Amino acid sequence: MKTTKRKNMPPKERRDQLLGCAQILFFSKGFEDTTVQDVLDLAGVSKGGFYHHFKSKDELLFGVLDGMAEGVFSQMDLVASDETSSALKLLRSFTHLRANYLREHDYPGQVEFFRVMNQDKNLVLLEQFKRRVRTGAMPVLTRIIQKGRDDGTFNVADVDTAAELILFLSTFMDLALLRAIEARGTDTADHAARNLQAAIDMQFQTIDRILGLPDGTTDFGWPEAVDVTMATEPPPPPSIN
Amino acid sequence: MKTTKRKNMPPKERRDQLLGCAQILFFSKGFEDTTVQDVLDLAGVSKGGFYHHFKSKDELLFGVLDGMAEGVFSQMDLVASDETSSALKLLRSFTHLRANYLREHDYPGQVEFFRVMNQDKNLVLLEQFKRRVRTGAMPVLTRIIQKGRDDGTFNVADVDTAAELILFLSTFMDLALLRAIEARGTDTADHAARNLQAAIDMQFQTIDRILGLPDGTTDFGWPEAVDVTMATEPPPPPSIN
DNA sequence: CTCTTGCAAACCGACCGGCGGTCTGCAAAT
DNA sequence: ATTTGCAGACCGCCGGTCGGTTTGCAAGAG
Repeated sequence: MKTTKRKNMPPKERRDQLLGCAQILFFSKGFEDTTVQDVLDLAGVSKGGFYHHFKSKDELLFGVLDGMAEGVFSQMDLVASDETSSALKLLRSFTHLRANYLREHDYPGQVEFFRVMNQDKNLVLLEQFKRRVRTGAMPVLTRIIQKGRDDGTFNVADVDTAAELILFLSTFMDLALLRAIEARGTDTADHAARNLQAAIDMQFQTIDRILGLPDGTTDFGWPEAVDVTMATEPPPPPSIN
Repeated sequence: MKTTKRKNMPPKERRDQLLGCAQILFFSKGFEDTTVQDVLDLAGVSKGGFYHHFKSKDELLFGVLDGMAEGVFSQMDLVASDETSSALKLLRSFTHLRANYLREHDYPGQVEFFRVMNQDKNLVLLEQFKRRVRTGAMPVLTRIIQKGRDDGTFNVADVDTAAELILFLSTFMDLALLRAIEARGTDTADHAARNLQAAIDMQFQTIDRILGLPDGTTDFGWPEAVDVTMATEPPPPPSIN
């Protein structure tokens, strides 16, 4: 009889533990390449134990996604519930949300997270995450634009469409960001850095123009972003695992 | 001994046949849910036969993708090789490419194709396809914008970034298009149709503004697009397969 | 207060069907 | 005779199931 030792845990705790292990593995190996068994091994739990808490591997994915979205939305609620500020102030708070979050939460770690999430194998993960952020942010931004149009600050034909377009745009710089991150330490780093700055500038200039605002009204809210990004550590050379 | 009848074919023909069967299945069931065996059954060929022509299931996907991209790029080459027209004329040709293609190639069929491609299960397929189109279109659009900036027609800070942003934008209306397509025949159809028109208008207005052109310079090139779209046949009710 | 006793929740791990992919061998074509 | 196209048994692995076991805890007995 060689039954391994067993340690019961309250459901919430187990769930969180499994989600944590899954997140680590999903980020490093991608969702498709991560086996349920991988998660089990890392968490030290059995198949039966796992399927007692999760009804499928997909539920794991959604759980991880929810956890990621939580951090993003917690900041957004503050903007959403602000009833006093002007539309312009709210808009700037909104466009600064991401920069603030990045700056205050271990930026190098987030860069690496972003890099891994953008690998082909994590396409599903990334796209689902983007969708959640869009869905969650839509009502907040709509409200801001509506308010600005009502008081004449913004000049825009259709509030919902404008909000959707701006949210759509809000990931444009990510393309350049990804290239810049991957160019760190190579001889194309400077070029990529300039392109990143251009992409950031153009993204916010475009937001201004969509709303009929003078150029320079909105911005990323983090002037040193490019420099800080290029200064983060490139990942170690790929090992043969 | 019950060996089934065999019918040898030249490699090119078999490949195309398998690709055709794969496309049908990928579109209807999605890539992940389509088994290699499904393709074999539909084509009437064996595992060995299949793997004689394709080294993996992924190669099938890329093959299908290449076939799809071919049609798109054939049109683009005409614009790319036009040396005489003005930058503005070229830009309008470029923005009209998609509408022209849609109008001239069985639009209802393409609507259904678009609808299926946007289902969750086809996320990988869609994203890879978008990437290919972007990559192929980038040099063409860059050249147009460069020309327009050189002769003073366009007012833009960074040519590459502008081209990338416009290509990025060129799928914005797809969000509204998808919702409109899925609203056909329901009581929200009118609302969705208006939103689609708003999205189209805003997309091209934004392109104008990015390039410093007066509103209305670029357009989709197909005024009746929304009406025609809403008039296409909704899909039959889902069967239990 | 301690000690059974009962039981639901937590957990184990062998097992299953089906997947993508390999391999040996044969038949058709040249 | 040699090469090319193909058949189908086979393999390892994956996600998911299932019958049984262990654990924690609360209620009743002494």
